[in-house]
Amino acid sequence: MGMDAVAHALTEPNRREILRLVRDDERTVGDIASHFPVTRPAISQHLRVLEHAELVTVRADGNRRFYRARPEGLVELRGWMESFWRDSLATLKVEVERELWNQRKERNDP
Amino acid sequence: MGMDAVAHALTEPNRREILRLVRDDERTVGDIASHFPVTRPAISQHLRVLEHAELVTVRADGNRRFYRARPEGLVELRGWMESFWRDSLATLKVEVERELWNQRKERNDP
DNA sequence: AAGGTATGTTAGTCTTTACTTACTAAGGGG
DNA sequence: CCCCTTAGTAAGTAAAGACTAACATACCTT
Repeated sequence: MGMDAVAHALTEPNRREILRLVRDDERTVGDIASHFPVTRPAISQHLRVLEHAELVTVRADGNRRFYRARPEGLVELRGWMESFWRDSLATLKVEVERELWNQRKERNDP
Repeated sequence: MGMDAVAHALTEPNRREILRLVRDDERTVGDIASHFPVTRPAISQHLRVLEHAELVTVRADGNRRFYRARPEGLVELRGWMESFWRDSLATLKVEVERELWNQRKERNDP
């Protein structure tokens, strides 16, 4: 818990990639590991770090353990970052609105 | 440049504190170092890392060098983070608007 | 020019971290 | 009950990182 843990967890490129992998679907450790050139124990250790930073959750099912991203874990870091734009929040708002617009456009949603 | 450099730079607690220090005012190296329990060369090295990640800018004036935060350097990381909320961007928009509202209220700005 | 001030750089130490191999534990299926 | 699968843990290693002390450089003042 805490921003130190989160920032530390995001340092490692493989850990960021793991997060991306389990962003939309939950995945087993073996499944995750199959996407990387390192051994499964290494992935297990990365998952420990991500778990400790509360960036992932686990669901045990019999033999396997399913990991899934926990986006709320990024809230604190996001808050810290946004304090850098505190005086230009209007800009952020504009950007978000443009992003929303782009998405609507992508899926032809009027 | 690049998110790797940014994420790496933000790992170190002292570096995050340095960033906060030079967020609003530019400061000399000695000034910055005086806020930390480590030696000035250590700070110099941290500043090198922050500079390389393009999170600070420098302005030389005679003898001294003034450092200042460069918030745009966080854009890429922020973008990466926000991809985790891509499906709930409307929520972010609402939060930003509430934040803007709170600020207006604080300074009695109708 | 001389000496002080502000900063960057180098070399070396100590710690942390990412990784591997080997082992352990627990569940599921014959 | 045995064995295979899935995952976590331990020990050891090599590389990266943060730090200090010592030195180098550039500017500024007198």
